Amino acid sequence: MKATNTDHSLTNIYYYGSDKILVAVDCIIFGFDIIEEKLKILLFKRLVEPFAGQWSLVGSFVRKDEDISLAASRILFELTGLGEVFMEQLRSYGKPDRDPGSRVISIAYYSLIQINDQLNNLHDAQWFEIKDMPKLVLDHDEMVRDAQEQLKQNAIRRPIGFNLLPEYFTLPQLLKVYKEIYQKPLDDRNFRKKILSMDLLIKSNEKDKSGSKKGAFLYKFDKEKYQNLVKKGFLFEL
Amino acid sequence: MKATNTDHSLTNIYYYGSDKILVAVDCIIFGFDIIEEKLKILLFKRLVEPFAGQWSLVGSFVRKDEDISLAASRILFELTGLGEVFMEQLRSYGKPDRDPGSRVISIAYYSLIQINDQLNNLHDAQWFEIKDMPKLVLDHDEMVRDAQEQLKQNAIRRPIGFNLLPEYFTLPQLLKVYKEIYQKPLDDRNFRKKILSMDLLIKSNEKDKSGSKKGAFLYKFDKEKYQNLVKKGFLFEL
DNA sequence: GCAAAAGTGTTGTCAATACACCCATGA
DNA sequence: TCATGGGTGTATTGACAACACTTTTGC
Repeated sequence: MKATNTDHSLTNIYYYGSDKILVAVDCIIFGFDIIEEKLKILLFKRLVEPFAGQWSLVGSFVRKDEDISLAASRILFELTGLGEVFMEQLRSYGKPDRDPGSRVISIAYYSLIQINDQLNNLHDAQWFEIKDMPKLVLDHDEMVRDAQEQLKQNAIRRPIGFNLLPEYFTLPQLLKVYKEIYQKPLDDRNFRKKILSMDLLIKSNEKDKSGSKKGAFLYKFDKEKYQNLVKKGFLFEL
Repeated sequence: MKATNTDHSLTNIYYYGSDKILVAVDCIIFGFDIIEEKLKILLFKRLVEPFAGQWSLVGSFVRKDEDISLAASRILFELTGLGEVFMEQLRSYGKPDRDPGSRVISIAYYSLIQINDQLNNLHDAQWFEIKDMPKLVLDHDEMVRDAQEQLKQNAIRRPIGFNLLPEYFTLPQLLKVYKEIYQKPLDDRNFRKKILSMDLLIKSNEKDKSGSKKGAFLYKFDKEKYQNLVKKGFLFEL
């Protein structure tokens, strides 16, 4: 079907007669503090009015020709210097008055990073335990709640907890990650059985002795094997 | 912390110096055809270039001061005349070149409606079985795939299949709905056990004899009870 | 009386849970 | 030698899957 002139003018009305809106991307950045064994969130102090100086998620406007997921990556990179990190779209927030500064639709992403990576601490960023979080600007508290819920849900279906740990990690560490994500106690024997039965961990001969005298064996997540299983449509239940 | 003039000018730069973008809402409308016992999707012929005349999801631009979820409801209402329907955000699509007509970020919603409600058939709308769907414009095929997946996932965790049926429905009908959602056979005895054990169905004394000579009892979903359970944080697994 | 769909129970299997002790080591 | 966290096995339970026959009634 070929376009006619009439169609084109319709198109013009359709596209150019419609309202353009500021679109932001905000990131909920989760990290696992290996020392304190706590799941934390990275917050920073908002630079602009309204609410300058108050705690906020990191965010930025989407640029005219920028992919939204790339915008999210850009923000994360600017703040942390990290390139390849686990990041997924949460959902969009679009109440007309959610930002008193202007009408802004925000697309939230959450990401899982290793906390001890050094931050480009340009922005007065700081890690908070979720229960100790200050009140955030705009609807960012809601975003955090939603992200936490999403993280729980997704951690059941896919092995994503690894993203919060360094390449090599111990099973006790991984157990603690999952305890923090689910916010409930987990039996260590059952956890080991389940996680090892997935057959996605590569055991090394090294031990990490930082946590105990005996030392715990270091494991590595088998990304390739995982990708292959995903390709075959395999379903996980953690 | 009080705003200073400097802050305000920063704000101005921040908000007004940023790119505004067209934001659309697109709806994946699922319906269950009780006669054919098939899950279907409502499509319509696109009115504007590019791709005028080709099959498309229903959508519209979000207006300057419009809540995005209200935009979604508005679109659904304009097309179907239906007010209170089940509708949830799927996710946003934001590749810079996803719409050759202009840079448009689209927020997708999916909804579940009863198919036999009369449509305001302004738009050349038509129901399609998912497997018989024509190729859709832009990235709408991807949206439909994602919505189907989301529907499957959500139907496991929450009793939403009811939204595809009239207020009173029979268990054989509900079974067929779930078979269609999951795209796999379900054992009717096990299904009955599970669904009745949730204790969320109110049995009436009426029978629907349209499907058989014997007739099947009509049930009604107990919305109040369900709302109460949700409030108490109860978790479902269907 | 028969065709066609509705309705009903039992059994086996597997996965999740609960639970307690020995091991290795550094201090 | 002892305190600390790491590592292991088994019994029980409950949920899900598999499976076949009787009932009702319009034609």
